[in-house]
Amino acid sequence: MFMKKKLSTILKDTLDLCFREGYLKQTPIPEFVIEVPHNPDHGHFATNLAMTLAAEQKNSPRKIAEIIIQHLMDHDHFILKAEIGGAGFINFFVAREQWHSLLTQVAELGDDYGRNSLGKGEKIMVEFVSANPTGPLHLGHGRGAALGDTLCRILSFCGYDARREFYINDAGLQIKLLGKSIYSRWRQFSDPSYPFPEDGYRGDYIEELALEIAQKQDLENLSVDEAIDLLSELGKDKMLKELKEDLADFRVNFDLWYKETDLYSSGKIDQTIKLIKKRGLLFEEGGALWIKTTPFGDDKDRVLRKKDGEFTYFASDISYHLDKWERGFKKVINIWGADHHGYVNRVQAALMAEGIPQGWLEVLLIQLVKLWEGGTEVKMSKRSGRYVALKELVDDVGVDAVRFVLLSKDHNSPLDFDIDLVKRKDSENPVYYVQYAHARICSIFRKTAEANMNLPEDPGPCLEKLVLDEEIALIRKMSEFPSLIEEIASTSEPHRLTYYLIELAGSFHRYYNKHRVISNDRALSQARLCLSLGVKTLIKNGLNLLGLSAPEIM
RNA sequence: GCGCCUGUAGCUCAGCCGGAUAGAGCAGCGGACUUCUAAUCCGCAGGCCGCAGGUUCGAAUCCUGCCAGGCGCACCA
Repeated sequence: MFMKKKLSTILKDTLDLCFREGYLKQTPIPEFVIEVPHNPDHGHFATNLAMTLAAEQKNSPRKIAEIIIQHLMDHDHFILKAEIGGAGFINFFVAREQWHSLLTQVAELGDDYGRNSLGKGEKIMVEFVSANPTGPLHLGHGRGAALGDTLCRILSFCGYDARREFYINDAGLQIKLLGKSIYSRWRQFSDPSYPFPEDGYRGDYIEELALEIAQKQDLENLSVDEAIDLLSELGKDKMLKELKEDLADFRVNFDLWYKETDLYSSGKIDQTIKLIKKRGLLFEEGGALWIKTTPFGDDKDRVLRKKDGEFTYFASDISYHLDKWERGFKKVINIWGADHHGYVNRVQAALMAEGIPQGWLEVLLIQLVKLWEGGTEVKMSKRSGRYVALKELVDDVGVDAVRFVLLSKDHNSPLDFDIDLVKRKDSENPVYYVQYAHARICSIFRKTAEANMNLPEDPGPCLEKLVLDEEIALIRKMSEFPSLIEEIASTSEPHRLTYYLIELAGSFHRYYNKHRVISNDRALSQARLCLSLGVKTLIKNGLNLLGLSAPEIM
């Protein structure tokens, strides 16, 4: 299935033979790569094997390459031609029939092409977004949502039992602040001079919440404290409901919404403290309770319970992660904003203190999204109420466009999101370029009926009509998909899939403009239909993994 | 001061576990619709890969130092 793997096997067999027969000195086999050359003259695949052998062999790379080529162990006639290039690259041209049979595989596997069992059914959790239920989601959350969701889609495709989880910080002071903010707005309806909390949430949604809740609740007869408590609770519930809806509209559905308050009510926090104590890592100082994390790579010890008796977020976070561990996840990925990076080390240190292996928790930090509108930067801040809500943007330009832009950059890179560009000039968004290729192919298939044409029952025989370089190049591109998916799953870099799809779509668009799929030559038409179907399958698979639609008409 | 991330075309970004001539989109200029969808295609132009050293057959990629930008270094959330 993997062309590169096949080639790699041939090369290893060849080296074994050369060592055995004495064509080459018996030396360790170095790490070598098989790559797809940019230049078509350099074949379908190229390897630096001879160059990496040169030092040990004490021979020139080109000479070694020549020996390898002379003794290639290629019983299946996989390789049509092998040449020496540059400083000692070996360039391989794969026999045409091999490409044809790969295309047959794509047709047979369909939506399952590229699926693998890398994960062996292991439970893996991705925790992401986890925004406080005190305000609407903004674009930064959207970036995390798109990344986490796509990662889960890809992990599932790779045989993992991947779960999406949202951790709700519903226990702390910020919920209280939400209640206070709503309360002030409510009071301000009748008394505009009523003071607003200094750090309160200032967005318009607070007034809406106040209005909405006041209609159903009799706030007048409650004390201030009672009213604030009630508003905290109801405000939180409404915000949470909104978060769920907005995320569902963004095609992100969580398997579990985990409440921080549950950690308290179930006694998990107390258990965690006891556990830390049992390990001798608990100590008291200045009236506060501390955990000793410095032996595990943290740069200072941390407070678990403040001297005012309240637990810190750190305490509940440790407890939460221990719970993840107890639930049997083999690996956990957290997606956090880059502004939390100082937190990574201490959580990992705390987990190591509990004997959880290093690397079990992987934290992906997403760099901030900078928003541009009208040529100037829009500063986002929930507290000040100045932000552009994810929902607003999705309603304007659609899920596909927003997700694609957010997914097309490495999460380590800051992202500039130009609203004008994505809003007004739809067609400039590369997502349409990819989707258009899909729609175009669908259009071709709609035409087959009136041309009295159909896909062959057995594509085998007609495929030999596929002889053009562009056709082979398209199939080669398809052959890269399975290994790309594996790499994305192990590196958590889904942005590479967006680039792959742009390239694949581009190759097809160019081919389409140059050659006709449906022609008078029936066998040729059928062969090209098979090719088109393969491209369509891959684009659809790829878009699906990114959580994007694959429209049949555009 | 310490730590993490980033620096590649006018702009936004790929490429970064070392490989052959550094790519794409947008913006600019010039072309292609009587033929399967022009949301497409073709061509032109555009580059001290932040700077300086080092490692080696070979560096945008690895190492060190510097410069610039972002973000962190709480008994805040």
